[in-house]
Amino acid sequence: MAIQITKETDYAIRCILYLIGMNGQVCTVGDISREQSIPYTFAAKIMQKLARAGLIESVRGVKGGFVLKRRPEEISLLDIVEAIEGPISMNICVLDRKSCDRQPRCPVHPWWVEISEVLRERLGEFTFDRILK
Amino acid sequence: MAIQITKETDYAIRCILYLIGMNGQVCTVGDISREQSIPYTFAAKIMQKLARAGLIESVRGVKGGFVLKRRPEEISLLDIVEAIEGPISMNICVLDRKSCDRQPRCPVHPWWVEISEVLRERLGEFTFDRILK
DNA sequence: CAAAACAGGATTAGATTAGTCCTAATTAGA
DNA sequence: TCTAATTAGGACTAATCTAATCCTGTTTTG
Ligand code: SF4
Ligand code: SF4
Repeated sequence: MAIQITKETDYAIRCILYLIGMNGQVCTVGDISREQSIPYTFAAKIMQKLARAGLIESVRGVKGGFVLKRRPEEISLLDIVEAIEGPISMNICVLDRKSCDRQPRCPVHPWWVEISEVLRERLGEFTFDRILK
Repeated sequence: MAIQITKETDYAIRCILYLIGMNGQVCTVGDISREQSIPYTFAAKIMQKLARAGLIESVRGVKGGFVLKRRPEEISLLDIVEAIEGPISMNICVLDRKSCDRQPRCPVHPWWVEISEVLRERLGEFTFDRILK
C-alpha cells in the first residue's frame, strides 16, 4: 500500500474542488467538511496546510473562511500532494542521499531519481482546468 | 512520505541484484543478508515472497539457498515492487472502486487511474539489464 | 462584548512497517 | 541413519506513521 497518496491528501483535493465550485465565494470549514464528508477538525488542519502553501487564503473572524488564491489552471495535483505530504520521491535516497550508505555505488539509485522526476512532472500536468473539463 | 517504496522493497531489489551478480550460483540467506546489509530474518521473509512470486527459486536442505529463475532482462522494478507490496496504485479508489462512495461522480478518479497506469508502465520499463548497463 | 470563525500545539487511536522468534520440514553428507 | 545446514511459515513485537481529536487562543463582525 506504500506507493499511494494518503487519505489526508485525497481530502485536500476535495477541499480544492469544493472551493473551485464555489467560484470565489468565502467558504467555512463547516461547509467543506459537510459537503465533502471530511471530519471537521481534520478538514480544519488540512485547510491550514493549504493556506500555508499559498493555494488558498484564510479570512479570520465572523463571516470568515477560505477562498481560492489561484485560478484552477494554476493548481495541479502535484501542488496539493506536496502541500500536504511535502516533497515527493519514490525512494528515501532520492531526497536524502546520506540516508543510505550504499548510494555511491548503487546501480539503482539514479533510476529512482529519474522515476521520481517523471512522476512529479506527470502530477504537475494535471491542473484543475484539465481535471474538470 | 507516503508515495514511496518501503524499505522491504528496497531490500528485495538488493537481493535480486546480489543474485544477478552471483550468476546462477545458489546463495544462502546468510550470504545475502551479510553482503546487502539486511537483517537476517527479514531477508529470509523477503526471499520467500520473491520465490512465491516466481522471480527466484528456493533449494531446501544442506547446500540449499536461492537462485534466480529469470534472466535480468526479464525482471523489472515493477515485478519486484508488486511481488513485495502487491498491486500498486496511486489512490485506493483505483484498485477498489467501492472503497469510496464518491467515485461515480468524482472528477479526479479517472486521472488517478491514468497516473497509476503510467507509473506501472514506467516501472515495468526498468529491467535489470538496463539498470546494470 | 458576544458569537462565529480560523490558528496552532498537544494528545490519542489505529494501521502499517520493520523486524524477531519459534517450531517445522527438507536434504547433503558423515 | 543421524546431524547440521538450510528453507517454510505462523505468531508475535516494537517503532513509526496516519488519521483524527481536543483544547486554548486570536481575530473580527454586528
Ligand atoms: S540501496 Fe540504492 S536504491 Fe536503495 S536506498 Fe540505497 S541508494 Fe537508494
Ligand atoms: S474522492 Fe475521488 S479520487 Fe478520492 S478516493 Fe473518492 S473516487 Fe478516488
